[in-house]
Amino acid sequence: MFTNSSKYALKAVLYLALHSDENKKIMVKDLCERINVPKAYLSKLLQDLARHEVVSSSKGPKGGFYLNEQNLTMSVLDIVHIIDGRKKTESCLLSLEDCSRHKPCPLHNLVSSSRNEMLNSLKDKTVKDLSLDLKHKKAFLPLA
Amino acid sequence: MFTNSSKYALKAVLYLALHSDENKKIMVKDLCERINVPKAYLSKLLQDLARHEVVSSSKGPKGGFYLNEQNLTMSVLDIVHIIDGRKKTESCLLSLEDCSRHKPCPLHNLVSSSRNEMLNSLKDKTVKDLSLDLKHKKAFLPLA
DNA sequence: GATAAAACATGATATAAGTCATATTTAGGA
DNA sequence: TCCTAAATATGACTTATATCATGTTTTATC
Repeated sequence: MFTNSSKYALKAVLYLALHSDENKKIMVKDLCERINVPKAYLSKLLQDLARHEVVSSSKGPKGGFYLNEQNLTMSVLDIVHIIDGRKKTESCLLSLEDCSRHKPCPLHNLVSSSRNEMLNSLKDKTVKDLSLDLKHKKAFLPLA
Repeated sequence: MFTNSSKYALKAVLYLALHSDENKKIMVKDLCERINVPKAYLSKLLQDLARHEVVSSSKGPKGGFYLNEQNLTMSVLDIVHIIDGRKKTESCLLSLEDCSRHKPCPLHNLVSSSRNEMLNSLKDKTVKDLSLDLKHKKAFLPLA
């Protein structure tokens, strides 16, 4: 469904949503252990996310990554799009150029409603929403 | 969503469903042009599909690939599982080992209903069903 | 049987995804 | 102002996916 990169990114963002803020920054070094993702790889992802304002960062001693209020408004789908690109979620299941509502491929009708429903859920759910679910124990994050 | 390999396989099977039978076999050489897939790559996929009884084949002159009645009963999901493996469709969105109904990850509740609906559609739809949709012009197959 | 036409099997290459390593820049604190 | 701790930038390496090429086996036809 998603690539490893997206999954790592989501895990990282969720961890930051729960455990960081402007006054409590988290270093890659620590984060990578908590969420079980290779350090150097996570660095790259976080930099990518920082460039796209999904996470905030500051350099130097006492530096690290954290989420501010604006960061919390990003949706799950935003993050996936940044890391994986839009193609996977936007193109037809068979990647047929000419597939559309008017001239649907055989899989189109079959899955379009459930698929759209799923993508809309991901588009509407913000990082903040997810972190509230976690705080209220409506969801869990076993980070292995 | 699916890999190229799966998409190619589905396109090939659908083409065979529409244009082949025991008395009208189709050679890779021809098939690859019709569905716009590299020949050598398609060969490999077809052999894999033949081994798993998704398609039928016969060697030698007048040989080629075709679908018999049994082949037509395969589901879309069967084919995807054969080519891509089961992991993609069966594991949690974040690939968390311990994610389950009882201890759902934050994305689990969010998408599980629509995701299951989608996967069930793919599981229940056979190649024969799809080919009937095409024959009745309920769907189209622009093979580019 | 000999020939040729097809699938089958295997392996080599290319490209993309994932991982690792190292040097550079920035900023806090002595 | 200098040192050190952090992110940042860049590039090399590895593994998996996708693609290509070549030889082997089977079988219909003459």
